[in-house]
Amino acid sequence: MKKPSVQRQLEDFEVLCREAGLPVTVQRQVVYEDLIRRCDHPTADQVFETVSRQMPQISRTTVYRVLETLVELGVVRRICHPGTAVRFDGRHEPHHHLVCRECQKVIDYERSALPAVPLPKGKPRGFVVEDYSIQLLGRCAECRKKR
Amino acid sequence: MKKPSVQRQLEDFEVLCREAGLPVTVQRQVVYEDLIRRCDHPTADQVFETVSRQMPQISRTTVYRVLETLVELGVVRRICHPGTAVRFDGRHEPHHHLVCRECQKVIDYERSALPAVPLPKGKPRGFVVEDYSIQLLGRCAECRKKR
DNA sequence: CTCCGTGCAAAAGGTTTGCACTGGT
DNA sequence: ACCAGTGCAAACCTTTTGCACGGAG
Repeated sequence: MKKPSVQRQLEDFEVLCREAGLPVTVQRQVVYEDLIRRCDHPTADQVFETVSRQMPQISRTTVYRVLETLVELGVVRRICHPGTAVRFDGRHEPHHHLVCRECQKVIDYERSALPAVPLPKGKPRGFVVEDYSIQLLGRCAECRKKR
Repeated sequence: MKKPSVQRQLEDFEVLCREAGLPVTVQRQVVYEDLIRRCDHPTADQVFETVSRQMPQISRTTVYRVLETLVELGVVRRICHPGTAVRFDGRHEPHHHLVCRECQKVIDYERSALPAVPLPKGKPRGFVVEDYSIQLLGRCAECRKKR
């Protein structure tokens, strides 16, 4: 359950890129590092904002493209969020999400805190199911206070 | 488990609106009916497209606004979808989703097909959890054929 | 009769694309 | 040296907003 160090993750990432035949660019490293360091679920624009502090010449377009690459590599998840902008999650090990119905906030929830769900065996509707993630819908402390 | 008829759902909807003090407009009825009739998970624009066939003068803006109202009323769900546009689901009873990792298609999956997950008792991270929904991640038949 | 909902047009927000240049291998 | 990745600007798609009009209660 212990989290690999950022250093370690960056090294693994480099290896992964090489295996996939992808050039290891500074931009990819910087975006990936930002994403694994933060524990919120940022939009591409939020990543751009923090990353461009370290690297002012990076373009928004590149951040979008790098995020897409990271998702394809499987080191980052595109997460489902009720809001209008797509969000990304630097944790690639599966985990669940607490979603507030009012403010739409999303917080990670340890997978180990819920019993495992057995994956469907056959191919329901032609789908081969490989993994799952639970959304727990409710209300967060702040929103409950407001009423 | 049997599904109420469209007629019945429309009547219930009318009652619900009146109880909530909301005028029952043709637009609201038409959008709602479209959503409960279709079994995909359309974007606002897709709803607009079909609805504007029956009602050519309806505006895209109205469709967006009506969908929002329906979500607030609780008769429609805003669903989480990895794509860029928000999607809506005319089924309000909880159910799970099969999500294709490649084409991002979303298909309903009966809740009864998986064992129930016990909701967390306390208030994890301040959240009061009221419900849950499982995303089953995998690959659909078409995408598997392609490789 | 009074408002709230609607339609239109325009703005805002988020994402993608075309093209020339730069940097990793 | 080659080619994929990057930066920029513009296009594009989705959603929101301001305002005047019209229909439901």
